[in-house]
Amino acid sequence: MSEPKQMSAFSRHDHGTCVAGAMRNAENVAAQKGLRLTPVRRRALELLLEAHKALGAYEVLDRLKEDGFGSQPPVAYRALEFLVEHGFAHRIRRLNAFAACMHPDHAHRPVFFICGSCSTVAESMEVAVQDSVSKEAGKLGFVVERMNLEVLGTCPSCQGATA
Amino acid sequence: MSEPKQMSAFSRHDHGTCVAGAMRNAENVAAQKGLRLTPVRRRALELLLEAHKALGAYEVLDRLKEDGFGSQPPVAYRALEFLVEHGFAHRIRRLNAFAACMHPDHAHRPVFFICGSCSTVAESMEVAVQDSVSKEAGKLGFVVERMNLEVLGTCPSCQGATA
DNA sequence: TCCGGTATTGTTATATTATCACGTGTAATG
DNA sequence: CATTACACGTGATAATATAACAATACCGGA
Repeated sequence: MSEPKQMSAFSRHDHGTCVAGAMRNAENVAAQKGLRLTPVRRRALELLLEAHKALGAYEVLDRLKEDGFGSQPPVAYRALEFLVEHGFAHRIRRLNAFAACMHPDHAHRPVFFICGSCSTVAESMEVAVQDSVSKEAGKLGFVVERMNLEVLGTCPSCQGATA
Repeated sequence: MSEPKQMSAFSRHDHGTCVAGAMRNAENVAAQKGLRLTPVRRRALELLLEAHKALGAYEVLDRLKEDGFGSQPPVAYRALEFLVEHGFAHRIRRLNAFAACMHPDHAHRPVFFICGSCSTVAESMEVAVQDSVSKEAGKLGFVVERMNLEVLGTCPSCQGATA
């Protein structure tokens, strides 16, 4: 029953504001980079932000379809790929799912805290793993391109619940 | 053209010995824990060790089939699930694949260095991420169960190659 | 503005990965 | 030996993802 200690997907917050802010942020970033945040892409990002958890490609597809976009898998996959490619979202491999990036304006190595109960994903930029990974990579003669850390466990809300 | 700096999947080594040793090791661990390393499971582990890279479930299945085991996906998935469950192998989410664990006798948080060219996977126990992750989890009120770090890049052999 | 190239979207079809459900056999208990 | 749990095999199907191609929308320069 302890309170979350810092702002995150796990803490209570004004979600409408959170979504709106993230969308504005994304618009700005896209404008700066000369990227086309088209209607499908925009809507896909909104869906991820509104859900505030990881969504499967087919969940996104269903909702896009409801909004009058194409109904075939590539529609969703392409939008999601674009978002991931440009840092607006992340792909959560363990869940075969996608989640909006909470910090699209910062370059970062994402670290995900994934709740096994409710699938909420919190993204952190704070974990300092890059240095130790790079050091180890050096020993192996390995050139690092990307890395991805997924932490599985239970979020504060689900710790109390019976589930 | 630099030489690998330490023993790993990326460095040249006597692979026959490496496989045999790992199998003996697995036998011992299984015996200690009272686990049944049945023929399918044993063979699946051998396949992973021999390949010395991550194999997809269907690759494993094909080879098991050649060896006279069942030919349907659950055969492979069950064997692989067993191996992962008990620490003889790891699942590499990014590749939708499985790789033998190089250190089944040590409890560890695996870190994988995945070559994007040749799919060879090196597993390291040396990277110290656990502390920083735990600290961050504490701030979020998140209870950690497992974690998994996958690093993408290029292995020493593939850095020289044209590919 | 008009043209030509490029990016984006939509669609059909298919590939790849993974699980469910159920029957049969087999091994370890007591 | 009976019982019980586990393991295995099979058929069917679910869930995830990509390939290939046509139609359209955007954007630059002539």
